Amino acid sequence: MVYRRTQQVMKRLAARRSAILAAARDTASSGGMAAVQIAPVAVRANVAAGTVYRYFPSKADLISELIREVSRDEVAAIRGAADAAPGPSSALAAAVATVAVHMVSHGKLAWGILAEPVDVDVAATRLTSRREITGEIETRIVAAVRAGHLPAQDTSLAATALLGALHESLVGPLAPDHLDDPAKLRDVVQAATLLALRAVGVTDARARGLVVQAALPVRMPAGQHAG
Amino acid sequence: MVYRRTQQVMKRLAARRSAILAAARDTASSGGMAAVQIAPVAVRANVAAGTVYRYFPSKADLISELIREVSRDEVAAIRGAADAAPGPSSALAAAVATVAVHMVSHGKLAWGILAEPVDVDVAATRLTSRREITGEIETRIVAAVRAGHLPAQDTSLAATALLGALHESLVGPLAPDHLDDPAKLRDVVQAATLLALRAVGVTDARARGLVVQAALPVRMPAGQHAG
DNA sequence: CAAAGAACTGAACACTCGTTCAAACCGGAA
DNA sequence: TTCCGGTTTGAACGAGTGTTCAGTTCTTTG
Repeated sequence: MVYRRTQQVMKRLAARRSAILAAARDTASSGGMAAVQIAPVAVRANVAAGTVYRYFPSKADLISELIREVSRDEVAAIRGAADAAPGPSSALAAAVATVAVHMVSHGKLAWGILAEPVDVDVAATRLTSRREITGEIETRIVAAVRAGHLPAQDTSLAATALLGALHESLVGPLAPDHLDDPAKLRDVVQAATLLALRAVGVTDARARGLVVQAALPVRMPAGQHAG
Repeated sequence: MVYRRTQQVMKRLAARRSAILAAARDTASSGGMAAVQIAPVAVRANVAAGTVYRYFPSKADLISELIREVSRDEVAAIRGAADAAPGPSSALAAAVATVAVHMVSHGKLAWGILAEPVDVDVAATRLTSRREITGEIETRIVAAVRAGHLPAQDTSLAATALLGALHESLVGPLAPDHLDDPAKLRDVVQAATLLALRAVGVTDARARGLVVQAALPVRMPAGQHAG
């Protein structure tokens, strides 16, 4: 044997893998999942189409990994926001506001990860990701119910519905689209969050307070995309 | 001129056109929009693939018409239910419950009409249909707000969010799937409707009453599919 | 019944991707 | 420098599907 992967080569391989994933992510961000085709992604990653297949066995695997990656970031963000909140209700508000902010700032990507139809092979991965995200929300709803801040309810259905409400109103085809203006953006996020909190039984006055608390400290996107 | 379409022929042509649309609808009902392909639809309509093109200029046109048709039925159902209600709040509850019932009973079709990605040429039609449906809901929200039953709010965003919440919790991939049991089905519809009403600011106690009122008189699917 | 034109058929075409693979290329070892 | 095998390339392949069209069948009229 006359050949061994040197440190430098391994580094280059890892970088290339990341580049492909990043290219896929960028593509999904701007054009949705349907735009994530091997050829464009390869071009974006400065690689030939065939090369993609040395890093991912199939397109389905590439997309599955992309979904896992984005979903992992999302869950971490929700946890971070919720765990920093002072009480169960604030935690729920923070969780919901976090999801809302991420959705408006990552529009197409959020839609692609959560809802846009994909190959059956990816459906399972996507389902897992969805469950993880709604699970985070459900956890906070359950805590708030336990604390007596919310009425007893089907928390699983509630968490799912919340995600749907945010999704539809913020990144769906009927979502307001002139969100360049940060003020407008914040208004929309707050309105959606308020609506979502009321849905699970937070009373109106209380909800307004929670929303303001939760939405204010949130920083815009920025990070989320390193590697 | 030696040939004229006789009455009988025109009838047959119209019937064939309906048959193709119905086949498309059935296909979408069982397999989603993605399953609506020319060849299978043609087979289902007892027609050759080429014949479809004598009735619809392209697949996009066929699907656009299908969406318009379903959407028209849906809007009519919402109007019927809402207009029969005694007051603004009941009307809103009836509208929401109607959408909920139709969604659970027409799962894949609802999803396909509302959300499943389609050709860009169809996107415009779909957008119109969505606007019509959310418009119906928004109208009832506005009425309830005017009547002082709901707090002032962004009614457009609210209507969109409601549709999203129902959609996600009732026909989305995380929706409960063992809805063969009518009792279970009614529970889910009621829970989702309750959630949606609370979201726009109906107070919990009042919402429960409205939901019961609205959900009970609703008859299952049955019709909806004639021609 | 014959002629003419409309409607229908279904195989062939065109186009879009995901995937493959033989040839070219490159980095490491001697 | 030379050899070797891992890596990359990109053209070619193949599967899936919307669309077309020459040939066939059906309907009407005289």
